[in-house]
Amino acid sequence: MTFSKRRNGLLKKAYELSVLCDAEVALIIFSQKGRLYEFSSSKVKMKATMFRCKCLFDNSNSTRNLKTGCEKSHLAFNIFLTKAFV
Amino acid sequence: MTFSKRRNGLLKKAYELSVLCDAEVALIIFSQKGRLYEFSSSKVKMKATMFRCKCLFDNSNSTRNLKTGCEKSHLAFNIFLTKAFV
DNA sequence: AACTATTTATAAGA
DNA sequence: TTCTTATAAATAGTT
Repeated sequence: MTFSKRRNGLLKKAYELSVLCDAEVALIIFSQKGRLYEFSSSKVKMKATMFRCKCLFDNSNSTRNLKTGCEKSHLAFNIFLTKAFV
Repeated sequence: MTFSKRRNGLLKKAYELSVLCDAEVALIIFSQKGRLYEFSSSKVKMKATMFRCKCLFDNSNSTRNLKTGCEKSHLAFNIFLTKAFV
């Protein structure tokens, strides 16, 4: 029960930060059982972005490289580009 | 100051969830000024993953598609693959 | 930065 | 599971 309480608390805090401070927030949580929970601020439009990127990868030749060296259950984290790479 | 307090609180909560509940957590925050703050649980190794993905994209033909349709300042969120796409 | 009054989150128990 | 409650922690306002 500790997990679900803390998970909900964290998601709420992420929401509050995005709204009260006009920040962009993306939060991904995997439980021990591998279940995925996520939050993203509205600006970020994570779902739409995910879909766009799915299409990108579906049409790219990177599939094999992308999938090697990655734990399957952690694939959500496998691609992360930050401002450092802009 | 509200932002920095809440931001630090959120980062702390993310850390606590990952440690106390053995969850995998990735958290990215952009301030209004566009500054990036992040946390990821040790399992996730976000930095290493980011670098791996940088190399992947540096060597791929996806650059143009990747960069179009994305706000430059939000590039951290532009690639997100989740379990749904495994 | 530090203090503090208040609110909120949480763990333990019913 | 949900609800209660005592305790701990986070936060806003202030200095």
